This record gives sequence, C-alpha cells and structure tokens, in this order.
Amino acid sequence: MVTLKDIAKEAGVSVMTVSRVVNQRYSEVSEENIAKIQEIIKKLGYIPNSSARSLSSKSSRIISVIINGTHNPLSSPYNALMLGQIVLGVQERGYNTMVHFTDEYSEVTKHLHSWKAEGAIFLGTFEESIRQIQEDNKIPLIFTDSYTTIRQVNNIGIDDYKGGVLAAEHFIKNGHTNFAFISPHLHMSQVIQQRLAGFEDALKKAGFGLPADCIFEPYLTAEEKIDALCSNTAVPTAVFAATDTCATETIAALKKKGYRVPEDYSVIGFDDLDICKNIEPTLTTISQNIKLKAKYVLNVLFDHLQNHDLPTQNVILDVELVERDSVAKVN
Amino acid sequence: MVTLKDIAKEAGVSVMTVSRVVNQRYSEVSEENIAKIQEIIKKLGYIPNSSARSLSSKSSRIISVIINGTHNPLSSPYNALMLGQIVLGVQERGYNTMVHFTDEYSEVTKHLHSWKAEGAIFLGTFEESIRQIQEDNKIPLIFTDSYTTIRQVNNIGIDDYKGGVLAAEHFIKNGHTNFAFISPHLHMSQVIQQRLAGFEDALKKAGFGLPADCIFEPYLTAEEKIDALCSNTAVPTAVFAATDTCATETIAALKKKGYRVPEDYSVIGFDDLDICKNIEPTLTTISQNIKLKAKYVLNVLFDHLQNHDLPTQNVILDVELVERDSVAKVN
DNA sequence: CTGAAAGCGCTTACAG
DNA sequence: CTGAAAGCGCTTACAG
Repeated sequence: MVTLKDIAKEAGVSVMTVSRVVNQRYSEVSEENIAKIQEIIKKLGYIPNSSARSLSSKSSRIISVIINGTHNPLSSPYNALMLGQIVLGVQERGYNTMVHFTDEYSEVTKHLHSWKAEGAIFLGTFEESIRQIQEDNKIPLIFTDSYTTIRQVNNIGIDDYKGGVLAAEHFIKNGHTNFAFISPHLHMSQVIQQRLAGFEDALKKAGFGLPADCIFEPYLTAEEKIDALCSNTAVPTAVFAATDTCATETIAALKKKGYRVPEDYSVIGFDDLDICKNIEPTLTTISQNIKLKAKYVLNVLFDHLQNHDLPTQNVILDVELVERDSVAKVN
Repeated sequence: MVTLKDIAKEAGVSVMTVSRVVNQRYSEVSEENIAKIQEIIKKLGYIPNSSARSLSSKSSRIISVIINGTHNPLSSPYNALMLGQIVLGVQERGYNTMVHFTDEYSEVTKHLHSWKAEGAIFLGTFEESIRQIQEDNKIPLIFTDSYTTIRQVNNIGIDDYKGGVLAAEHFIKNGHTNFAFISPHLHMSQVIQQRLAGFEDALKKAGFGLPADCIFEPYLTAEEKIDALCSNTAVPTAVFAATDTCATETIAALKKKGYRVPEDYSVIGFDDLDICKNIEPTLTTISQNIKLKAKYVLNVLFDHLQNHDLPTQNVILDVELVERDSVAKVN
C-alpha cells in the first residue's frame, strides 16, 4: 500500500509537504513541489487512508443514516427514496455514508461514537430516544418527521395534519358522508396520528364524524381490515389510507372482494409515490416532495457541520392534494 | 472521550490488559481483572474507536455496497430490497455497511482503499470494469447478476434466460401467437438481453417469431412504447416486460389508451415484487427470491472473509413463473 | 497472566 | 515555504 511516506521519499521532501499537497493547501507549498508531488501521487496511485486521517484529525467525513426498523426498512419505498437521495447528497459533498438499522438508542450511540461520525440523519420514529441520543452525541443530528416536544431538535417534517384535512375536504367536496381511516402500522406513530387528527377534525368541522369502528389500525392485515370495513353498519364510502402503500393494498383487497373503486369505495392515499400513477384507478393522494425533503435534510446537516453554533431548525414542508381517479362523486 | 488509557488508569492495569478484555480474549486475563475492567467499561461508557482499531489491526470491519447508477438507484425496489437485506446481514455479523453509488471504476477503488473495506458487494452492472476492479482490490468482491466471461469472479445471479423461456412457454400454452418484448432501459444490460434471448429462443422453438419491431427498448417512455406497440401491423397480444416495474407501467399505459389487460394485451413481468399482487390485473411474473439471493451474497462474502483461499463461486438461483391474472387464454 | 515498546498513516502545532 | 516532533487510540509481537 502506498503511503505519504512513499510519496515523500520519492519526491525527496517531508511527509508534511506531501500532506499539504494532498489536502490542497497549495498556498503553503512551492509550485515546483506541487507539480512534482502531484505527478508522483498519480503515478503510484496514492489513496489517503481515511482511518488514519480520522484518527489524527478528528474528522471522519462519515455521515450515518440511522433507519428505524429491524426487518427490512428499505422495503418501504419512502425510506428507500430518502436514503437514496441522502447518499447522493452526501457523496456530492465529499463525505461517506454509513447505514445502520436499529430501534435501540444504545446502538445508535455505539455506532456514531465508534466511527466518530460527523453527523447523523434519522429516518423513522425515534421519539422515545431523541433526548438520550442528543445527550450522548454532540454532533449535528437531523431527525425527520419527528413530533417531539423537546426544543433544540433539528427536524425536517411535513404538515401531516394538513394532509388529513385536505383528504377530508376532498371527500366532502365530492359528496361523501361516511368515512373510514386505515393505518398501516400496528403502532400508531405520531405521523399517522396527525394525519388521522387532521382528517377527523376537518370532518367534524363540516358536521361529520368518524366512528371509532371506522378507524382501522391494529393487528390486522389489509384484507382483514377490509372485511371489517365492509361489514360495518354505517357503511363508509370514503377511505383515507395513511400511506400510498396502504392505499394500494386496500384497493387490491376491495377489488378482490368484488367492490369497485371509486364507485363503491373511494380512496385517498399519502406520499405520492410513483405507484399512484400505475394502479387502477390512479390514486388520489396527499403529495409530499421527497426530493425536497432530502435536500433540506442535507442542507440543514451540512450547515450545522460548518457552523456548530447554528440554531436548531424545524422545517415543515407543505403537502398538497393530487387529484387522480380514486375518488368518486356522490349525490 | 473515554479511551483504553482511561480505563487502564482507573483499573490500575496496562492498556493491553484492557484491550484484551475489550476484545474478549478472556483466557489471557485473570478473572478478577476481567470483572473489574468490565465494570469500569460499563461505568464510563467506553466505546472502542473503530478508526484506531482499523489503523492498527488492518481490519476495518467495513463492507462496502457499491450500487451502479448516479441518479437514485434506490428508486428501484429491487436495489432497495437487496440493500436492505444486505445491511441486515452485515450488521448481524458485527460489521458495518458503507453505501456508495457510482458508475466509475476509479471511484470504486478509491472508496474501497481509503476505508480499507474488508469486502465489497456490487449491485447493478459493472461488466466493463470488473477486471480492473479485481486487479486493484485484493479483498473479497461479490458481484451480482454478472455475465462476465472472466473466470474467478464471485457472482450471485439468477437464471434470466430460463425466465424468458418460462414467459414464452406460458404465453404459448395460453394460445398466444403474436409477441412483444419491452425493456425498461436505454442500455440493454446482459441481464435484460438474457431474458430476451430466452424468450425469443423459446418462441422460435415453438415455431413462432419475435419481429424486430416488437422489441421495444431504446429511448422511449412506457407510453411511447405502447403507442408503437399498438400501431404495429402484426398486433402482438402477449407482452413480456423485462421487470415488474416496467410491466406495471406498461399495463397502466395500455389501460390509459383504453385497452383491456389481459383481454387485449396479456403481460408477464419479472421479479415478483409486492406490487404484483396489488395491481389489476394481478401480475403474472417470473419470480426471483431476493431474500435468498441476498443470503447467498452474504454467505459467499463472509466465507471468503474467513478464508481468502476459497475458490470463487458463481451461484445461479432458479426462477419460477408465478401465475396470476395478467395473461388471458386465447383461442 | 501482564505490560513496555513500537508502529499503523496520518495531522496538528510549532519552529525556522 | 519546509520539516522534525508529538500524538491520535488502538493492536501486534514480544519478553517476562
């Protein structure tokens, strides 16, 4: 393996001079030496040892992306898209990405400390552990979709509540009077709760209600939820699904039982994934801009990396309803 | 930050004794000291510095996953699922995952060398650069879906050709006589070419053909391909799409133009992603077992990590046709 | 079972 | 503009 020392020997200078050239501190080295050293670096194919650099400079150039979940969190298109955009942005800035899946706060700290990560990005729900994570890790930490009440948390989120409101309003505008909410998770995260809250509040405001037995969340497969939904006394016609994936499964389950969408059941999803355009009917959904979200995540992270004294930021991106064909007009 | 030295001082022993305990070399330390040191480690929250470890031991415990593509390769569900399974397996074994997106071989080497990665996994097409990558990186390298003719390459792939054959046979069995092939990529990777070859060969064997103008690949959106397809003179009724994503888009485009699937056009996909069950009609497809594939990738990698002299392995997993509702019977 | 010495490949901080 | 010294936090290899 080629080291600074090898280059130095070949060039007849000290390792410091080579180090300066490698780190592009050109003002500190004579032009003559710069040229000579650069040539030798190229010739020998020198690649700096990041561990050594990290150890001596206390700067690892590693960004860790911590994703909640211990199964395969990348089976969620949302997580996959976010991670992809993040890796891209991290690379662009000359940093490296480590990926770690975990639910446990202690593992987070272990991971970040052992590699001396310079910053970390969190995808998924870490509400319970945010305080502890922040206490133990004095590096820029960017959370996403957090509803923590702790101050001083960098967070990039979206207006989940408004998403729920928009869904309700769209259903109402189209004449619906009986509603249901379907959540994909066993555990109702704050994100899902907010979407539900917005939906429910907007319904109430318009004089409608969301009966408890029309909120489907726990321990059911999509098909079981649909069974329950369809056997309800006050049959809902307007179903708000908390995510596009959930909406897609819901629609498939409805069709399988012989129902028509949107004629028998209208459905609105959340996220605006590509799949929305490719199912039938195309899915009316609440759109969040994942690329923009990732961009903010990266900007806030690298701003804080440059200046650790920057105040924390809580960026809430807007959402909008994208109308497609999964909601019918009712008289 | 807590270091070995701090623990050593507190315990009244040398750093070596602490190092032994940290590395669980218990047979080399007295029970008394093990207990004392472990307690102090816990008390002070000591976390070993991976960079220092890597530098002195020449063992980084880093596995790099290199994914082909410079846009967002994780927008492909296949890549996302594979990466997710890999991260999981790497973590299970106490290693760490770095992710890097690139098309360029020089970047690969730079990345692997600078972090002294102990092994690397390649997702996507690296055919052109495999030789160079292998020459420059003397660590276990696992490629996936490679058709390189270079010997001595670890590769985990699937029987793409057979997938094409199965698709053709299924169409023929259902009475179809006019066929088309739709590829998602501008550039026809070997993987896609093999799927096409199997399809075409099986058609020929049964006395059918695949006209050149029924092979759609270059520089067209899904909709444009469909336009071309539907305006063909010898109208195909059986469309083999090289991936499920491509099939999904094809079906959506067909429906948009007012055609019925499978009655007007029957479609077979490839991969067996979750989405197959959630579109209408549910998608008949060639199934590959992504979890199993990832498992082999990890096994071959870590086997080679334990024993660098192991012979290279080229594992080809089987595929099978999963029948759903996107292929109609024709008389 | 224990530890002192040397070194991994860099950078920081300083002297010239 | 240049370099010698010290050190980052570990492990290897050896001596006892």
